[in-house]
Amino acid sequence: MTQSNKKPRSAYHQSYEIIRDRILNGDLPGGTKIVEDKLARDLGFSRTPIRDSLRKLSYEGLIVDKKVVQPTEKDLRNLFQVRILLEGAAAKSAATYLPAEDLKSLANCVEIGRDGTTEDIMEANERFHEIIVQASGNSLMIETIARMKSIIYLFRKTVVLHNRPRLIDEHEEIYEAIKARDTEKAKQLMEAHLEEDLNFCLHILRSQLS
Amino acid sequence: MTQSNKKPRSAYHQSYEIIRDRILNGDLPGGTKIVEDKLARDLGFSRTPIRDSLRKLSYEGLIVDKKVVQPTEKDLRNLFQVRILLEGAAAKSAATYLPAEDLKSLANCVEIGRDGTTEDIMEANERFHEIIVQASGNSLMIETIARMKSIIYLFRKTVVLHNRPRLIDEHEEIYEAIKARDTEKAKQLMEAHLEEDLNFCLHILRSQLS
DNA sequence: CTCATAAAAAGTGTATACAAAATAAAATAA
DNA sequence: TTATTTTATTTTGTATACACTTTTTATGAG
Repeated sequence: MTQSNKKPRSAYHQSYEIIRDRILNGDLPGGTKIVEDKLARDLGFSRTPIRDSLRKLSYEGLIVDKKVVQPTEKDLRNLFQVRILLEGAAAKSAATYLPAEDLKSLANCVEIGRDGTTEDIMEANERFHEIIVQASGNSLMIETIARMKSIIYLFRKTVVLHNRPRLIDEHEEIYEAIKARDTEKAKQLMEAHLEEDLNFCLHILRSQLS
Repeated sequence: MTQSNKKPRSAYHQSYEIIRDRILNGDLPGGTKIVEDKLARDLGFSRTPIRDSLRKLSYEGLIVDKKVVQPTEKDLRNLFQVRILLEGAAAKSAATYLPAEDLKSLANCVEIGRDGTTEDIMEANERFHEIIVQASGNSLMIETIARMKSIIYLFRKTVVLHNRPRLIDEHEEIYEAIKARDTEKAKQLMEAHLEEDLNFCLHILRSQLS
């Protein structure tokens, strides 16, 4: 999630990334009250760029009512319903046509999924979905999913850290369907894959709440 | 689109609505360069709330690169692809269960569509879709579509002003399917309905560009 | 003690100032 | 002229101040 920044970026971009990462890695746990002034002094910026960051984080759903979000089971279901619709369609597009280079990248993601470190696996899995979403060629769809990225990350972490079985197998099956240009199968496999992710997350979530 | 405000709202809300409406009614035509200071002096606010408004408008896609958006044919297709996926699913949900009250509202929208003024028709058609989207019970989906609302409005205007044939008939068919609890039919009709909207918009758009 | 009210503190919205960055205009060389 | 560099102008990003709102804490009545 953390991206390497070449140039020194604006206070807004910096603070956005810092706050986002603090939320994502649990440094700012769900429910934490967010106050502009406190963050500003903490990060050494003025309130102005902090405010901008918080607004963006609110759009992404990471901050709700000036508190760090605590996704509920319902939120999880909602997220996956939308993902299934959009990424299912994206998988279909990808199967219609995907440049050889991207196809190779997909294969590479599967490979890393089999023998990479935990961190590499997480990154590869994210990239796997990213490539397929991009293949939709629909900038609105791409942006809509990008907006959900942070929340997805929260759950992807769960899935990988708890080592969901068959995750990489499913990626491979999707890859094969795309490679074989079987649009309907690619779509169905992607939908089933996300459904499995959802069920796994629900399972973990429930066992954590008990 | 314009909503009646009971209380005097914040400068941010006011300016957001003013600027948005200026874009939507063509007062600020596509391609217009947006300058914070100019708008601030124009509306009598400081730059701060104006900046907030512009950021929100950018999120909604009404402002791109500090210029008023000029949706392309590709944008139109992208928008409708996403709408078809999301609103198709919403229609299915609505057919699964819709409170009697909402069902009645849908019928009322159809009725207004048949014998209302142009403005009433536009509002009723918007409400028709709104009710169905709400019926999805998925707040993320609701919000995602809300975010596209302004751009949708731009096109809905086209559809109604140019009096697309069968528009209200299609609404009625969707309403009947929902009433009959035929989930698959409701979904298919909604998809077909939006497809028709898209084709009509494309037609108008092309004839305008020539 | 519980509820209501008042006082205090904290937090946010907005205006404004200024420096840095981006853009436009002007001057100069080819 | 066209291309290129310099200078001027505009525009944006950020910091800061202050008034207004909301929240918290304290105070008093029942």
